[in-house]
Amino acid sequence: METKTATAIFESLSSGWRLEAFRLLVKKGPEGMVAGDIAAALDLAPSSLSFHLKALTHAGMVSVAQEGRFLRYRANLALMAELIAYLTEECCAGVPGQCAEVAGAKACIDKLAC
Amino acid sequence: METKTATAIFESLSSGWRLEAFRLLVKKGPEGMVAGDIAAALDLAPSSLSFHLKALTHAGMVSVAQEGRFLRYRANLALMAELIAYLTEECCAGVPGQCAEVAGAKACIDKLAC
DNA sequence: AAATTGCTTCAATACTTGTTGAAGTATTGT
DNA sequence: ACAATACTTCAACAAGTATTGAAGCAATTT
Repeated sequence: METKTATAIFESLSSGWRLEAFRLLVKKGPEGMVAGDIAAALDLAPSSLSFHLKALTHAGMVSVAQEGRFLRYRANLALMAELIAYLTEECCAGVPGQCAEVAGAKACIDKLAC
Repeated sequence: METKTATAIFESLSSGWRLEAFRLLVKKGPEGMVAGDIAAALDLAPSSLSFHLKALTHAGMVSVAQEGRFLRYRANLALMAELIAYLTEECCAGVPGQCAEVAGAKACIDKLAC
C-alpha cells in the first residue's frame, strides 16, 4: 500500500461521524446499510452524512450500490485488512518475541475479530 | 476504546510525515529512535518534525523519553493493537465465516506481523 | 563561562475541513 | 403528469491544520 492511500484512509476515519458510520458497516458485513438507515442510526443530517460517506467512498473504505432510489453502502473489509497489514509491517524489525516484550502488544492478534 | 480516542489517533496518522514517522518507530520496536534520526530519515525540518511528533504523542501513539539532550521516541504498540481491535470489533456481526465470504478479508490475520 | 548541539515553541500566513440550509437529481407511487 | 421520497450537491461561513523561519531552552562540550 502506498503512503498516500493510507493517509487518505486515516483521514477518512478521523471524524467521529465517519468512524461511527464505518464501524456500523463493519458490523453489518456483506449486508451493508442504506444511507437513510445510517443517518437514522447516527442521528445526522442527510446532507452531512452524504458529505462523510463520500469521503469514505473516495478513500475506498466503503462501496456504494444503487437499489432503486436507495443507496446501499458496504465496508471494504479487504482494504481494512490491507491497512492493518501496512500499519504493522515489519513490526519490531520482524524479530520474533520482541513485540511480546512490549506490554500488551502480544494481545494484538487475539483481539482481532475477523 | 472511546470514539474520541480513536478519531484522535486516526487524525494523527492522517499526515504523510506522521504516518512515516510512526511506521519507522513500529519497525524499530522497543529500541525507538531519537528525534534527529527521524528527521534525517524523513528529510524533514526539525521544527516541522517536532510539530508532528507532538501530535503523535498527544494522540498517545508514541512515547518520549529524555536521554541527555536527545529525545527518544517509541511507538505505542499496545495502543496500536487496541485501535485495530476497536476498528474490527464485531466484524460481520461476529458470524463465523461471513468475513471469509468477503474477498480478501480472510487474509486479515495472516498479514499481521505482531 | 561561553559556544555548540538538539530539540521545541511561537507567530504569521496559507490552506483544508465541517456545518448549515436551500436547491437539484433521480426513482417510485398516486 | 404530479407529488413524494431518497439522496446529493452547492455556497457561504466558521473552525481547524500545516509550514516557515526566528527565537527560546536545556544539556553537553571546550
